[in-house]
Amino acid sequence: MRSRSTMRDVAALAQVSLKTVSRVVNNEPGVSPALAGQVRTALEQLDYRHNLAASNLRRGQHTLSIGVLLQDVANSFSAAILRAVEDVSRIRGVVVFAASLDEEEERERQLVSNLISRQIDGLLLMPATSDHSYLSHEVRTGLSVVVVDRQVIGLRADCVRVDNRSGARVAVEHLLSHGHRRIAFLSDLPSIETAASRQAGYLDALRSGGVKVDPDYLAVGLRGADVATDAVRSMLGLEQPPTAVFSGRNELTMGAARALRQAGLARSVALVGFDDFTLADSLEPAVTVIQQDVDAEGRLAGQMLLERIAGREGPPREIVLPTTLVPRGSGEIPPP
Amino acid sequence: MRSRSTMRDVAALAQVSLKTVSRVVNNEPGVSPALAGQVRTALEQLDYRHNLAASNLRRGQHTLSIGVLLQDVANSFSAAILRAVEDVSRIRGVVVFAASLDEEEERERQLVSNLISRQIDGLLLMPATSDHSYLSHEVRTGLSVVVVDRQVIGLRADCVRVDNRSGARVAVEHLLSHGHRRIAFLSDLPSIETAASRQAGYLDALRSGGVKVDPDYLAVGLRGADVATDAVRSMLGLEQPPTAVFSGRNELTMGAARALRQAGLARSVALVGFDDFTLADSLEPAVTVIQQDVDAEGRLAGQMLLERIAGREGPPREIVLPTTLVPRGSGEIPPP
DNA sequence: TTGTCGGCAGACAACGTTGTCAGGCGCCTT
DNA sequence: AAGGCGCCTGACAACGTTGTCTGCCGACAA
Repeated sequence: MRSRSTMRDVAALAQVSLKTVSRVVNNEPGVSPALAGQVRTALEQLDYRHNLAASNLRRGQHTLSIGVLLQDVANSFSAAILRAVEDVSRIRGVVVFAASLDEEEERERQLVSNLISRQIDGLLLMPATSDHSYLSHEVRTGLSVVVVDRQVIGLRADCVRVDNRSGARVAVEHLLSHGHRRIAFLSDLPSIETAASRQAGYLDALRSGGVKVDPDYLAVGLRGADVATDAVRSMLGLEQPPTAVFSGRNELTMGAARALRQAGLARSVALVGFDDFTLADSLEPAVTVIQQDVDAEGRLAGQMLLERIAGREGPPREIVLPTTLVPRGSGEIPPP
Repeated sequence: MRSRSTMRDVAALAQVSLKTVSRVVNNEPGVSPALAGQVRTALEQLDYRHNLAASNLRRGQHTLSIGVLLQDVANSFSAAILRAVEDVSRIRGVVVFAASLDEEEERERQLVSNLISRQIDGLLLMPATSDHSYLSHEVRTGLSVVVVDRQVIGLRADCVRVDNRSGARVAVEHLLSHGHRRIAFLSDLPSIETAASRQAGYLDALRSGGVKVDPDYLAVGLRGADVATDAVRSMLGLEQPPTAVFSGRNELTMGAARALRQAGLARSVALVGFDDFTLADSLEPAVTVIQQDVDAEGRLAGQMLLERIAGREGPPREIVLPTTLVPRGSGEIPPP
């Protein structure tokens, strides 16, 4: 296994100085065409590959790399964000370190630290932590940070997210307006800001609708579709089962839909989910959801990050995108 | 904005030599506890962050980073691979550059070149190119490469994939055995090895089943669900419409299912898809698919890559995973 | 002819880190 | 007391690159 050739090797072959090779590689002016040709031949002969690590070390400028830390790159929501960020980054030649946090605070800290060591220019974060002040030193020393999907806490950083609370309220009001009073709520870990806000929206709507909150209808801390299925199944066994379900995240909605179908109640118990998901419109009945423009969210977040890296100054910006209720059938089922 | 402090700064504050700081940071032996404590205090005071770029430059060892180039990180198949690779990588502290190729050869070449410049240790590739010999120089100079999902061509590299041809044959034979003779085939770009192999399997099955191939039932070059929907819709308008559809990729299957549903034929035209997808079991009727163990594929590929990076020698290994036909209803519909 | 100027090329140091080696100090042995 | 050994510590060079500066050469003007 040969080792990669360096500018020094190229210089030796082309019989020029190392610096001249550097000039040719970087398309700097001040090299006569003849010499440049000589150098280029040598570069090709030796299959020269530029070493960006060394270059960046010397230049001390941007590395054209960012970190994108998401909840789970295999989840369609995170994946869509990643893809959107990748697309805006590619245009400027920026590459992306991607990683999943699985809501583990410690993993977030370790990954951030690791990526900082690798001199990333920016960080796009869907945080697992609920306090982001640990990043303030990094921001002070030049790291650009944009938080996506969740609120920033304890840090002056840009943020792109949706109004989860009002989105959830709209969903539950939709069910109330169809006559439901026994509305279940499925939620992820309450430590997740998004989940907590959606729960707050659920409570808001019940309260202003004059409906008492029944803890039997509240299932929180659900971490996946299967658990959501179980939760709904057991609620359906209650003496007074819920007549409608509001589910706080796409995976939970799929789990809830399965539970209803298996119980033969898909057409009699209403269902509204937060987050759209593939094939939501193809189920029977099609699933009513609170939709957010994930692609726009990712693109905006990516753009804001790149702008910050490019040097934009100014106070942190918070972009709160709207959500849309998409009625498809499941959410318009009346109570019995 | 202050600049990050270096070992030199720490050394100055702790009144020791730079090298002693290096020893403490790297947990090397040979520093008295007293001095080490002094240094650690200084490290904390200055919020020292290790510079891996400089470290790697000097050490000339592994950078503990790999590139993962997939078709589209937002596609559930690619995303699942990415996630599996991430999981095996994280264990060894390896970080992942992720990117989407969208079947564009030029993008693959550029990304590879960019990542090589960043000194990645390995490359996990779902190639857009059909000739991978351009990588042989990189392999010779120390890059480990594993190709996933598709065959390797012109390069001595490891590979993890499924037997697409036989999987497709099984799917079509399944339809034949239920009595179908007019079986449509939906496929992606024929330049994609996977798509071509599946088409070959389709043709194999028809031939050995004694069924003549009808070009009207062949729709190739379909790049997304919508196009697949259109293709199926127009086939259903034929004088002799197909009685069954075999779809060559998950997105196309979703598109086909939609077309059948919209035409009111979901229960009368059979459908089998290659690749499983979320909610395939929740549609009406549930969709019969050729399933592959994507998670295993990603994990294996990642492990092989990390082993190569760790120095495993020997000839390239090719792992061909089996596929499974999962009958769910849509594929068992008989012809009229 | 001399002085100057522009274009080109190379020597050198530096980015932040680590491997190598040499030196100093205290302690033990003879 | 002299020698030797082990433990710490630091000076130095090097990884591959690039910014700065100096110097050379030929051409042109005075």
